[in-house]
Amino acid sequence: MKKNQLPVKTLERLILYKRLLSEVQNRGQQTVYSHQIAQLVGNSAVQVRRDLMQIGFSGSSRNGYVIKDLLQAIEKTLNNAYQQKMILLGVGNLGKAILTYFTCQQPLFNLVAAFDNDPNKVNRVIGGCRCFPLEKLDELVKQEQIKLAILTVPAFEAQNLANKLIYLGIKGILNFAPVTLKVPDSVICEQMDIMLQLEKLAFLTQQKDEVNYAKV
Amino acid sequence: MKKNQLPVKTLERLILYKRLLSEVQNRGQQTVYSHQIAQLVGNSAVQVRRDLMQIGFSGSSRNGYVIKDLLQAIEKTLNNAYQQKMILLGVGNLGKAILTYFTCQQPLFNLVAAFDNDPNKVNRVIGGCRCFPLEKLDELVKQEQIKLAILTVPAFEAQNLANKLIYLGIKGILNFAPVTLKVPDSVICEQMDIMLQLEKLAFLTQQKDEVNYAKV
DNA sequence: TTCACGATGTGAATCATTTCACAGGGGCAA
DNA sequence: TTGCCCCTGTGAAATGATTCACATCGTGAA
Repeated sequence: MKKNQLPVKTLERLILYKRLLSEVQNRGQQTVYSHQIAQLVGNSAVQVRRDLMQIGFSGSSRNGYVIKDLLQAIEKTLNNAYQQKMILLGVGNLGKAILTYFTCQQPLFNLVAAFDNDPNKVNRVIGGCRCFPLEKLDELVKQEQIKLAILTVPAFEAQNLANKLIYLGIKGILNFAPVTLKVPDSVICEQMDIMLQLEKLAFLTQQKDEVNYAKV
Repeated sequence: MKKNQLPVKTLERLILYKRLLSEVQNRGQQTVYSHQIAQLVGNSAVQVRRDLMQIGFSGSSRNGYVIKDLLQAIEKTLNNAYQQKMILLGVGNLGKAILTYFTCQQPLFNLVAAFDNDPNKVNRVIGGCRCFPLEKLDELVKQEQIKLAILTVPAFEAQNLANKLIYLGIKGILNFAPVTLKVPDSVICEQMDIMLQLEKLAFLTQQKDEVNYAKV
């Protein structure tokens, strides 16, 4: 059993570095120092270096890192995972937002189909993506060997639909419904919980304010 | 200086517990065991007990926790932070999705205004929330003493707008744009990075698949 | 050529979070 | 009333993540 699993925190940061390095590269810069990356991404230079250590990438002590090579190294590590096909379920406002975001601004990902059971949406192209009725789900998932799904359905439908997806062989779910989905160990479910984040933020700012009062 | 800061991880889970306990309560249940909460939220019973320990809540050894009291305790800790007024900037698809989500399904939060500079949106009510032109931002933030903002604008506008918000006294930002915002220490910025989460998910499922192959 | 500076790379320490392991307690059955 | 069982609460260990501190290296200036 290999032990070289990438820590999730590092993974997240690598994705950020990648995004950011592309931008910096587009601005014509060739090399970059760890402290520059750190500054742009809001962490420490040591942490950047440690992350790059994780993926076995080395810079030169005088010039820092060659952006082109570094980008390649990160991409190799991430293994172009984002190119996997994915589907979206639930073409409400949020679903639509993600669809248009995908196809208009970020043509990186490979979003192959959307599903909904609203007859007004079915068989139309929304945000550049064809919307199918839910009955087509089985067929399409199997035919296209889909492994990833984005769930933007109402909370009360989420678990049922997730079960169905898992049964059809989906291995990863990005869930926007504010419920904790029960999934087997073989499936990964990431939670995008807007309300939770908002409540957290509200608490943290309030708390910080109190601390500031206390200091006075 | 008090040291009883709630760990962020615990905070997140408390919010989940709260949500979940409300549901359970609505189903008529009166008491609950730590392992039941754990099962519903997908963590361990010890962790649940430790979290409740953090907020100084005690159950009884035979009957577990009284849901009503526990909910009250959590709410007291969270201090009804979610009732703070907030605004939303950028009434695109995503902004609209959040607006409707708020006002239709989750009337908990206090979203007082939306802003956009698109003349088609300005001065209309969208998702139950009045949409103002950006010129009104100053006035409204000051007048209503807004401390929280949701940023659903395009990436290239995000930092500029954030700067403006901070200048106007905003203390917490929930940012959906895929950029790392630079904010001073006095401001908290939470990142909701859909593309990042998706890429992470894609990587993790792929990796897990490889591990499974390796096992065979 | 030599020196000093400003990078990187990394062992070790620190800090944070989770899990283990078990003491303690209360109620139900006998 | 006694004993057992299943719960809670928590010190201590284990694990995970970040930061410190410093060895090392390569380049440019003198």
